[in-house]
Amino acid sequence: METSSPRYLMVAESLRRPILEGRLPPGTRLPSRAQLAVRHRVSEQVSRHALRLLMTEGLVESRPGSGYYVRRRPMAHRLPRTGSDTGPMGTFLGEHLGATTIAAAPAEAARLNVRVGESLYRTRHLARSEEIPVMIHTSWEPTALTRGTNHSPLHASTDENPVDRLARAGTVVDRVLECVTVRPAREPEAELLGTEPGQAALVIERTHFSGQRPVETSHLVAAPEGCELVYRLSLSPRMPSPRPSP
Amino acid sequence: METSSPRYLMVAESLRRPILEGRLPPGTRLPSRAQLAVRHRVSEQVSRHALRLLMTEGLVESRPGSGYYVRRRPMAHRLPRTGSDTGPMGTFLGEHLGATTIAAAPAEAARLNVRVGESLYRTRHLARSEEIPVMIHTSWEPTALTRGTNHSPLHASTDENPVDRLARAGTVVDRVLECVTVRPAREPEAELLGTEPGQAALVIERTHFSGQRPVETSHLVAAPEGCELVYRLSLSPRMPSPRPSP
DNA sequence: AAGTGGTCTAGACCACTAT
DNA sequence: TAGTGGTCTAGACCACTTA
Repeated sequence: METSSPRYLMVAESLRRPILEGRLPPGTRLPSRAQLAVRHRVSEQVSRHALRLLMTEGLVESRPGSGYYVRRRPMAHRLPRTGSDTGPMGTFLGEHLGATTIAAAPAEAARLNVRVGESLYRTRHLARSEEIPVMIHTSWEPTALTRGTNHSPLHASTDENPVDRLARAGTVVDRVLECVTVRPAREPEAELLGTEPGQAALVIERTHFSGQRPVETSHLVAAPEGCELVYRLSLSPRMPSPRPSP
Repeated sequence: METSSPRYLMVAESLRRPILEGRLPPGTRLPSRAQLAVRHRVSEQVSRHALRLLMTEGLVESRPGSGYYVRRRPMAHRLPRTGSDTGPMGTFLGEHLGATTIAAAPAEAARLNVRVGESLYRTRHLARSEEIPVMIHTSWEPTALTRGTNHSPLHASTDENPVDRLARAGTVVDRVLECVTVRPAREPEAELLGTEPGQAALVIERTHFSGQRPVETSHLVAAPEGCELVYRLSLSPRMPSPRPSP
């Protein structure tokens, strides 16, 4: 006897495996509900249940009146995140959404290690890739760093790399901390990104450091589908426990 | 007349709003399938459909034999990802789910730059943090690297850091590439992570390189709720365009 | 023992697509 | 016109929790 797993799961698995292994390439039309029911000797509700599951898994899409199809993956927008290339908007056309000075809220104050209420520059960008909005960038930076110079975020002509801009202002950024999480998109974000509120969004909380001192912190909210963060990490050469390699 | 939206969506909305607005706090028991059916004058299948939808949205969980409940949000687990600390299971207790040799599927073959069908070791782990499963780790590695030695994944006593193990086998890993994306969880994963299929999952595709040559590639699927990837990046000191800093 | 969720069957009507 | 997916009804059995 086999372990008796629910039949709709077995039907789903019979399609999931070939899809994941590429034997059913994107765009392929799947057997209809009725055909699946006959093949697997189950009721049509069961085959329907299986296909519905595959839809929630993002593997299958339905075209009413036509059939079920293997889903085509939306083009991935690659966001390179490397030690030597921190600018998140590297390859994107940034659209300025405004820059102002505000008082530090508790969350940002904690990340920047300043008092709540301290004066900050807040800058907003919307990054597009091929016209499609892919990321909202909100940046906070103490005004103290660049006030009086012409290197403040208010003066930055375009969305210049903050590392370069701060370097010109005399602050050397040498470390970056990025915290990646997922949470449902909220209303202003969902609107800008063209998704529905409640859909998952990739959130990066990034902080630039100069030595031990945080000098800039950002919120990067990315539409998850077809967004990919690419981290290139170099391993500091080190000694593994015993027997070093030849 | 209202726009006639499907009844199961109306039933779902009648529960979703109070949940999101906090009027039905986490842990609250919801009306049973039968009760919902009577209240909304629909069949039990419709109320079931509505509850199932709320489960895929992560708002509701079921306890068979007991009822449907408003879901409690789990605690956050931090996954440090640093150049000098690549082991994803660093702080976790890994649970071995098995290791075998398989033929390379197209996806893995491309990442490892080997022919489709090439012999690979596939290793699976389930990482837990405080008993709670937080990450599924599937690793592929050409058998050619360690075959005949006692450094193959099959011999690795515990979930040892692959960098260290490969170093013992004579392969120096010096670069890591991590691609972070979000996609709906699929069935075997959702079961292991204790979430619902369709719930967003954080996916890291990690590849270890020895020089230009990929030597190991992994799928890291993390439950997004309360999972946080922390990347610490060092910036290679470099010259910004004009005027170097003092 | 009663209630509950998980699964399953055997039908049905509608709007849509393909031909 | 036939086939398809989306929705819906009215039943049913099982394993489990709750009381």
